Amino acid sequence: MPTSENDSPPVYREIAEDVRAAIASGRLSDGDRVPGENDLMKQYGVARATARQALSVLINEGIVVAIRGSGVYVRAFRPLRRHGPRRLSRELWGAGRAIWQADSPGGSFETDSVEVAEVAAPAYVARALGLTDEAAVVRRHRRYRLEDRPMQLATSYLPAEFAAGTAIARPETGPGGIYARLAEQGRAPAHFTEEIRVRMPTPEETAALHLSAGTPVLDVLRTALTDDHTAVEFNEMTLDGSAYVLQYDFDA
Amino acid sequence: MPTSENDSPPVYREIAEDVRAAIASGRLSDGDRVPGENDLMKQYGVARATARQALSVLINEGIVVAIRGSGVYVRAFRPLRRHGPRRLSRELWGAGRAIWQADSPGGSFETDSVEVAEVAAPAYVARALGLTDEAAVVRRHRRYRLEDRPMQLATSYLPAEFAAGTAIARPETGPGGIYARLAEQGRAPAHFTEEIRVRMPTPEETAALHLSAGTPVLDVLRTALTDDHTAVEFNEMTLDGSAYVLQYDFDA
DNA sequence: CAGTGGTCTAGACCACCCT
DNA sequence: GGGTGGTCTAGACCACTGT
Repeated sequence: MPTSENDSPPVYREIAEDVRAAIASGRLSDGDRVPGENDLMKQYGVARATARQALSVLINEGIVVAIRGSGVYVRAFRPLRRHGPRRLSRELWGAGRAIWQADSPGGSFETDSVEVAEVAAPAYVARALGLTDEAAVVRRHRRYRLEDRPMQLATSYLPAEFAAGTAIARPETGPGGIYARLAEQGRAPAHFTEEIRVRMPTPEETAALHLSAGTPVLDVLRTALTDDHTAVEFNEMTLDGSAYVLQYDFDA
Repeated sequence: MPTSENDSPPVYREIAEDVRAAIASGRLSDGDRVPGENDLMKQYGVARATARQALSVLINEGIVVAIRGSGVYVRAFRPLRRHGPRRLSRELWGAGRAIWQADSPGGSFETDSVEVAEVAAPAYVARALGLTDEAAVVRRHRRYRLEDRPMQLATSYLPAEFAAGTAIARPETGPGGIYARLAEQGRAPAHFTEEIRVRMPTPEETAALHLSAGTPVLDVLRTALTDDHTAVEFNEMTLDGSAYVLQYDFDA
């Protein structure tokens, strides 16, 4: 007997679907309150746990947020735009071709909880930088905030060979940041490669980025190379997935 | 009184943390069975619902999968690599600099459930293509599979003005696909822009891509432009976040 | 202080996998 | 058939948000 499709979905899914439809249709929109546990219990005649389960589906989908003592609300998506290469951007913006509405950074990024240390390179970092395993590297960790909202975590690694003892190994790197310091050494980054993946955050990341449930993060791993393709920096970034749209422009 | 930090986390979080630590430490690795509901109830002396809640945390983090009637297992991450521009790739691969281990497509992609139709352009599509609202476009929807595993959904839009009545508007577009057909018309794509965001999937996407809980998706919105920056195609892709690593190479 | 969501217990029945 | 996860009920106490 073939798997029959006529068995109805569980109640909690149907409830979730009703609420989801109300949001998709625009009957409920950004910031609106959605029916809470007690509402759903009455409306559908179900137990508390079932109403909760329906809401937890929507929370884990990231389309609503629960606020203790207050209610459950429709969540908005208002990301920042992060550009890879900017070459074509202006032409495209001129034509109004950006798809997702995105805020432009009103204020500027603030840097937070900077930690600098000289450490032995983990295997994947050594590989990215073309170093031998456990080679000494300068590690710079920091958090970026925009108007008090944490947006991303970043950890840079640079070979200690040329980074140790320079401004690169100090919390304050001076005007232009580490790329300016690299340029002064004749190691200006000329080529970049970025690898991107998505995943759900760890509890530590959830805390550090103030993520609500159902928010994935983007891992962006960037390797910066000089003109002659020597790797000079490896940067491991973790971005709040609800806060960013990434844009890349390139030629065929 | 300031918010005190000394209140212990709920039991279910501590249980989840224990299991997570076992996975992170390597005591449990890809595909291993993790303690199930009954195990956790006994080990921690908690009720069924509490053990379930602990497991649901890990499931929604995407680090384990539950299989009905069998158990709960550690999940692996073995993605494919999707390249944007390929220019630098060879140099970097040569240096062994790829970070995430990724399979290369053993077989080739198969295309699935192709749907072609001529429709009125939604507002965001019209904007991307530089058309007036509701202008006629050819819409091509399909699913890509790799050895029976669905990997991504894609919907392309091309102005009906030059796409209608051509091979582009047929399910089978012939060798080289729609880009080859565009080139034959003197509209070869020369520039691309891609916007990437990340989110949790809709239930429809979960079904179409066979996603397990805790798997985010990547939305990739690509606009293809000719030499003179006329938009000729807008492609909306939804990728299984557990199946892909994206790579972009570019110059400063 | 009433209402909200967060945690937890102690049951129950079911569908499914595996042996 | 025994064990597994999936759904659901009917309670309880708590912490927090609002007025």
